[in-house]
Amino acid sequence: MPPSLAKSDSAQTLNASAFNQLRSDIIACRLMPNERLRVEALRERYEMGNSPIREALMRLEAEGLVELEQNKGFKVSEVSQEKLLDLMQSRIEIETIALRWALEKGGVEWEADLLSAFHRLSRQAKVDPLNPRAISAAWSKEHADFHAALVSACGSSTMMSIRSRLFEQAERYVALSIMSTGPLRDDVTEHKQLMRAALNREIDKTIELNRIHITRTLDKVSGSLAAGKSQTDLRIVNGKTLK
Amino acid sequence: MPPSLAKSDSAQTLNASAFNQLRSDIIACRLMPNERLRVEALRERYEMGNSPIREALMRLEAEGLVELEQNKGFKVSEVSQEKLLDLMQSRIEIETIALRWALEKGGVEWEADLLSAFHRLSRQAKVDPLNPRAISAAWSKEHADFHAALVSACGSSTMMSIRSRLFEQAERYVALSIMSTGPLRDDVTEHKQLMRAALNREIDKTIELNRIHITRTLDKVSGSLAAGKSQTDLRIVNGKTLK
DNA sequence: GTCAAATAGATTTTCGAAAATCTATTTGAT
DNA sequence: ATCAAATAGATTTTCGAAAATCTATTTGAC
Repeated sequence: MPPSLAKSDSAQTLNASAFNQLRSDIIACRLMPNERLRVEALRERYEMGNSPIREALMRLEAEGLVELEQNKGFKVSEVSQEKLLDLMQSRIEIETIALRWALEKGGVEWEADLLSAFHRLSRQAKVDPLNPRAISAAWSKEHADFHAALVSACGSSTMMSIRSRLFEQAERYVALSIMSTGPLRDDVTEHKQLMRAALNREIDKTIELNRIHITRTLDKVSGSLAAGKSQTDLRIVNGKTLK
Repeated sequence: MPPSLAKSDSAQTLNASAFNQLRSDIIACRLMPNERLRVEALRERYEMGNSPIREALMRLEAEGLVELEQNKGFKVSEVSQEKLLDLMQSRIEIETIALRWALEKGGVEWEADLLSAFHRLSRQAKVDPLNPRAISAAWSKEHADFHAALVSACGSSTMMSIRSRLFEQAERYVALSIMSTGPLRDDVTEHKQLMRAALNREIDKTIELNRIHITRTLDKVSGSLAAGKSQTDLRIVNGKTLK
């Protein structure tokens, strides 16, 4: 085998492919909140049969990105001010714990990973050059990686998987917000402060900065969610009327 | 329709049925940790076709009770000392937050529900009369309900669902422990103290009692897990060799 | 006209078999 | 005897269609 291709086997199961695409489409709000997910439509969209799609939807249902009503099918999970607030408050608590553990346990390896993640994030453009009303996929990845790196030394796979699930949920709200207002916030400085405090093992400061970071996102997203609601009513999007 | 039957419609989807049975069988360790879950075998066990079973397994995989390896099928999630410790430490942190919120927000309704849940728990026999090496299903339900009632006023569906997912995971370890030692612990008093402190809004005391409650379970379960491991090697159970 | 029952179309759910993949064993060259 | 390629059986994954369920509309009795 050519060494350049190495392990890029792409031998992904159709089910895994459906799962990844669906998750990505939902988080980026290419599939809008509350939008019905008809198996037939998804079959065409992703070019595969029934089974892998239904199986992927079931996994996403367990993760909370999709809702299932017996014999009535699937839809993208609803969003609301109340859910957003609950989500962000929970995120703060979870990340607070994970951060405390990580700052206590993190070694040189962790420090290096964090620096590396920050560097990659800071060099990545946030805006998608093609579509200014969306965040660049590359930036999203680096951003997620950075926040994962912050807590990666916490030593608890349980807390880490909970954290990343809540982070994903939040990303969906951010995407929604971007769609209505465009990406304004430049948060390189914010992330840098967060990293500095973490590397200095200033536990309380790091936790507080993280709380502020999340709260600021909450405020911004919450505002545009409220505005968007009254303007266009979220149930009408992409020219289609949903449920 | 006969009024006595009323809404007991039992019109459950096969998929939901598979999900409930599988989850219950896994938590009670009727399907042992690490045991391979062949679709063919489960099809006979639950008397249904491929699809509902695979869909249920996918949901359980997202919940962490089942593990999936691409093109190699499903198995019941592994257990280990490390995972147990991580799980219980995380549980303590999550429940601490949920308890704090619940004690701050809980009203009369919550107090009444908690009292009611405790009463039902205290009147339910823990041991299954038929099989003394297993906990009675009825007791398990009341026990789960009691702990859910404690935090039910926390106001965060996110934290509540995280909490109950971790609780379920822990139940599996408890079941494993019971199988090797038999149910000894009488924890009515423990639960009563917990409830009293909660109703008195003694936040710190409640949190501390809860920590002790979980830690005690951890110690017991951890001990018998270590013992069982050296005695019988967990991979051989029910006369079948797994893996 | 009003309301419940009947009907038709759309959608979800389930099945059984075909296709793809994996695992263990055998084969055959060195 | 050793090792890689070939083979066969078991298992997972996927498909396409049948069955069950839901939704909206029509029908018909009062």
